[in-house]
Amino acid sequence: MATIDDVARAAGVSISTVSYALSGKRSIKESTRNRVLDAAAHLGYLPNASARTLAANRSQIFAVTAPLHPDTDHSAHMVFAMEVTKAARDLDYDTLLLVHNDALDGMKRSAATSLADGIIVLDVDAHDPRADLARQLACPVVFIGVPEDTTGLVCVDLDFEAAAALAVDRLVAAGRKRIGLISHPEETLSRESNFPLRFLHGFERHVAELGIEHVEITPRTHRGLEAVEDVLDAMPDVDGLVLNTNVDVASSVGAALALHGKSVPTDVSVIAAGVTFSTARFPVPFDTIPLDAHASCSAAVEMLARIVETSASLPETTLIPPTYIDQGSVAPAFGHAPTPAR
Amino acid sequence: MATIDDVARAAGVSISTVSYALSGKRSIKESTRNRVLDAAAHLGYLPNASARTLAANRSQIFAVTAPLHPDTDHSAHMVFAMEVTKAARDLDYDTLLLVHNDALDGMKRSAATSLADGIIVLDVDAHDPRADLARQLACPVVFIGVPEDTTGLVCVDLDFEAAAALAVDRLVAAGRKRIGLISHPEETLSRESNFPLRFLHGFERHVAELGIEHVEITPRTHRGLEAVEDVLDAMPDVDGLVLNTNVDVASSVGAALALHGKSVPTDVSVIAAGVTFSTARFPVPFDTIPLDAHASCSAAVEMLARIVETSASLPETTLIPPTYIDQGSVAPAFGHAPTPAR
DNA sequence: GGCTATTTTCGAAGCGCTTCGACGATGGGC
DNA sequence: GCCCATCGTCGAAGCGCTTCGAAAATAGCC
Repeated sequence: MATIDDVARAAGVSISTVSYALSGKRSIKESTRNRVLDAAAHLGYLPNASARTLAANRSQIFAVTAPLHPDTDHSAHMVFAMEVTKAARDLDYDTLLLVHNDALDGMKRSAATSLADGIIVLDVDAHDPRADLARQLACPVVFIGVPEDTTGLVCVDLDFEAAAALAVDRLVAAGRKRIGLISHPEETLSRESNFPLRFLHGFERHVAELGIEHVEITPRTHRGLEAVEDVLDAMPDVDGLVLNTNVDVASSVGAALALHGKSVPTDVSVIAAGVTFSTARFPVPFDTIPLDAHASCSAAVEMLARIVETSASLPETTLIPPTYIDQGSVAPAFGHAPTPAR
Repeated sequence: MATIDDVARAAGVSISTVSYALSGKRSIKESTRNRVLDAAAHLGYLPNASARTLAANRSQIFAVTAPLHPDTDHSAHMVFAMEVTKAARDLDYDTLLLVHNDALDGMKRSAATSLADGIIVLDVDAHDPRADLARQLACPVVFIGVPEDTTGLVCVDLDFEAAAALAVDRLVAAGRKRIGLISHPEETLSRESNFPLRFLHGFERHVAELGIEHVEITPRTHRGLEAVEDVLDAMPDVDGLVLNTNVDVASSVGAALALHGKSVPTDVSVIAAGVTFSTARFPVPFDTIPLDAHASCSAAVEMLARIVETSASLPETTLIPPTYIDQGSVAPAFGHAPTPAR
């Protein structure tokens, strides 16, 4: 591999001139800079990563910890890892993958050896041990997800409470008056994943504010059928349904409703909210308020880069406002003149 | 962070002694080595990654290129990426994620900058551009998957031909005489993913050798229903079915057979072969000859480490022998005394 | 033309580690 | 008691880059 010496020799300048010409950190006369650039291009020169890192004390690498729980949706995980990687590349960082059984060790190691300039934490639990570790580490850390105690942390996530409120608003705007919420199965909640609770709170608060009749159920199985039946048992004339649940449950809700003689969107209008998957290929696609991996990941990566590069101190929690994707699963209730949605 | 100097001072030795005590590359008197180890432990010393890399000319990092095609199974991908990462950690390597739109550039960059010691290539097409690139790169590359031209490459994969033969053997051993194969949808084949073809060849060769009546179909949709109907159209009295297809098709094959009055395993015995997904949670679980991510990834990573560390030159292609997982979807045909399976 | 202000380039230190050659100390053989 | 081999340790070079301070070159001004 060509080194900076080769380039310097080829361009007839000193190595510091090459370095400055390439980094732009000091002004170099146009003509010499061009000579340097040409020489570098000719030789296919790329600076040695470790030498650069050692000298500049910056590796241009972010580590990503992506734990795999038994109930983890691998597919969603991959999407997040990929989005982080893409966003990082856009800012000239590479991405190191840290696996679960190694998550804490990996974080310590990549910080202590200066392997990574910063760490992105995925799939955050309410009482995530990585939160405590992050507080001790000298290395900047950004969480995609929000643990219970955010003191001293930097977190990015969808505003789940606002997403829940938006879902309710949309249904109410369509004249829906009896709204069911299908939440995540017990096993996800019990792992103390945080966002289902935040969604639930947002939902409860908002239906209370609006005085809307409602019911919340936690699926006993990974199928939509039982979940829908639980909703119908509790509220036979339900006319609006919010799904903040996993793909297995959500994908079979449409069929379950049909089985009970409820048509979507006429009898029951449905919105999937705070979910990572697309419902576009479901038998019945639903309006969706997505947990947008791209939005969360690029925001998180940009914040991390800012912290690394400017030593900025950022607000503890950044909530990304929800967006709405219309797929035709919400329609005005019979005899209802639609009011403008917020 | 503590440096090697700090450790040397604390232990009252020179830094070279520290280095040798920690690496074991030269013998150091037991007592001094212990002093060094204690000092290092006390200070929480871990060698700076870039300094070590620069001096030793080895980064202890493998890059992984994981392209995402439209028809990519994200979930399978994540599993492979994770398995590579785990296997790499076991050999003291970290894993860098290279995303698709950056795959070739990323490979060049990580090689040219000495960012990575080696590269693992996932999801290989028959005419994968990364194959040509790998031949030019000075950096060792191992493919998980087999392109058409393997000249000068190192590839690891399931032995798909043997997997197909094994599936046929098992069905034949159960007395099945009319065997259908449901392959991958056209869009996967047309991307020139290689393994469906290798599986197909293995299947064709083996049924020909055994003189077994057979039919092969390519699903027109991503549902099992049409695929099963195509099989039944071509071979109404099919009694054995091999699935080398995607999870969407495979998961609905059980229901499709039931719909046509065929019971599994009695009327039709079914084997899923060369697939990454588990059929355990299908409505009807199938016997499986898995494309075992763990086996492929650890083999590939071990080979890559061997090449990096010993400059060994390895055989072009290593095929992993298929294994069989019994889930009860194969049973002796009516009136057939089972013969021992191979 | 001579002086200072500015631009442009260079030299060298140093980032933290590995590794080679060599030196001092110890021990065995005569 | 002396020489040589062996063991244990050290010093220093060097990996390829960034960056600071300063020197050299140029420009601007009276």
